[in-house]
Amino acid sequence: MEIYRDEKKRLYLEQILLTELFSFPVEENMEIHEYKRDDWIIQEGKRPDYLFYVLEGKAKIYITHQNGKVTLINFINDQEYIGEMELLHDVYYTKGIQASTKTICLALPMYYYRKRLLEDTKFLRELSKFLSAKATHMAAKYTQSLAFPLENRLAEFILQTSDEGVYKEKHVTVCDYLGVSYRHLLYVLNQFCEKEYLQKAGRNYQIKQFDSLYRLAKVIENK
Amino acid sequence: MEIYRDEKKRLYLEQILLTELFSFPVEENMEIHEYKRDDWIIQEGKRPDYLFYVLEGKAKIYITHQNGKVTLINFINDQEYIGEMELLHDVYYTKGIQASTKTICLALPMYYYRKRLLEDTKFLRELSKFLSAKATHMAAKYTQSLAFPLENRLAEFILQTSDEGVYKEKHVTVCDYLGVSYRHLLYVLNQFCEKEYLQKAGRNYQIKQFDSLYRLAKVIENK
DNA sequence: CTCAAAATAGGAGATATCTCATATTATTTC
DNA sequence: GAAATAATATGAGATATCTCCTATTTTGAG
Repeated sequence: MEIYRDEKKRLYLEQILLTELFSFPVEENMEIHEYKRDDWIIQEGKRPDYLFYVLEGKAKIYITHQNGKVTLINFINDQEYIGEMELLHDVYYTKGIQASTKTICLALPMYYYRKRLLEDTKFLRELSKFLSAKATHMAAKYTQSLAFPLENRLAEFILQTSDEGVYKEKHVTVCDYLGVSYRHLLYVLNQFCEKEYLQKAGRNYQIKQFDSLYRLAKVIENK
Repeated sequence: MEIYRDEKKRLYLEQILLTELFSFPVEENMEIHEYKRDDWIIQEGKRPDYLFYVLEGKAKIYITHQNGKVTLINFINDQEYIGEMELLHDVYYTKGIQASTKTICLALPMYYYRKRLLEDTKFLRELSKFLSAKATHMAAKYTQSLAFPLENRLAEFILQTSDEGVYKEKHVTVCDYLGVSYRHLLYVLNQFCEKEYLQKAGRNYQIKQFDSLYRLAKVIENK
């Protein structure tokens, strides 16, 4: 992890419209942190000292259960907050947050800014929107996981993450994200290949029948 | 559904500390709605005209999937909001909300109060806390449903909802809530009876081995 | 370059959960 | 209070998903 200082900080900050996020000046005690791929931004179970706002990059939220299973709860993208749960609640089980690409964040020390943040309308309004979207998204994932087998959820995931007709996610990550065993994921991917929805190309999968996948994915949406 | 008027409204309002919720006066255009058990407070797919705040009672959030499966996403209790998603987002798939007991709500017409609500620090701070708790709760339910079989989740549910050692929830509701089939719920309840964790008493179940259930429930918590 | 670790791959058998069908018993409604 | 509706109950067979095992290939660290 690197903290931007002096000139580097100043240069970077010039690109950011802080006034869109906060209605009070934050420059002074605010830091800019850069995390490398696979760095832990927050460790599971350890309260963070900062409220983060992701400027660039992508991260993953993980939780470890007592039976050893690990679930990738969700991805975090730019323009999202990290540590907001701890800002709002004194008691909270902190999830682990890991950078999945190079990730650059604003980092506001909580001890210093907490009070002012909780009185800042602009910040609170943005946070509310973010949190409501997060709650909605989790509710959707929850009900979908109960109502549909992997076949449908995987089809949707493939369409969402494929790039120019090629699906190339790591199986291990996908298992954690969709909450199924590695073995089962392979079964269903093989089914897709047998039905010629996909075709294996080395480690990757080429989408052959977009519409078949789309049909499977479509039934899980609520619109 | 009944709307409290005049004297009834005034009398009821006397008990409420509106200043804890909003920092601007809301009495004027605010209504008080009373819903009977099983009334729909919001119909699935139809945008509500009000932001509600539950004063008394309990309600259920439902979603219907395209394959016909219905999930009871969550319960709503007093001091919680209804319709806040629609307040914050112009595009949102509205879930159905049904009163499960007599439920009394503050009802603020959105068209009238929206703007002021979104500028009210006190309201936004409360809403943020509510939403963050909601997001956390949904995330927990999601990961638990992926990581543990019904046995564990049901044990927790029984302990949470039983009253003086007696479990008496409707099977149908529990199926929707825990996202399993009726048939499977009965299987697992029967297992609990065979292992003598529970004993059937008419329609209800008497808890016989609190500690066995507790052991099953405990492993799903993250603390 | 080499070795360890991570990722991919698939077999075999178990089990968690589902669907469908059918009865019986409460509860509600007119 | 009879008929319709909702809730409870259980069997039988299917399937979605898991665990455990083993082997090969790729990647990363030194």
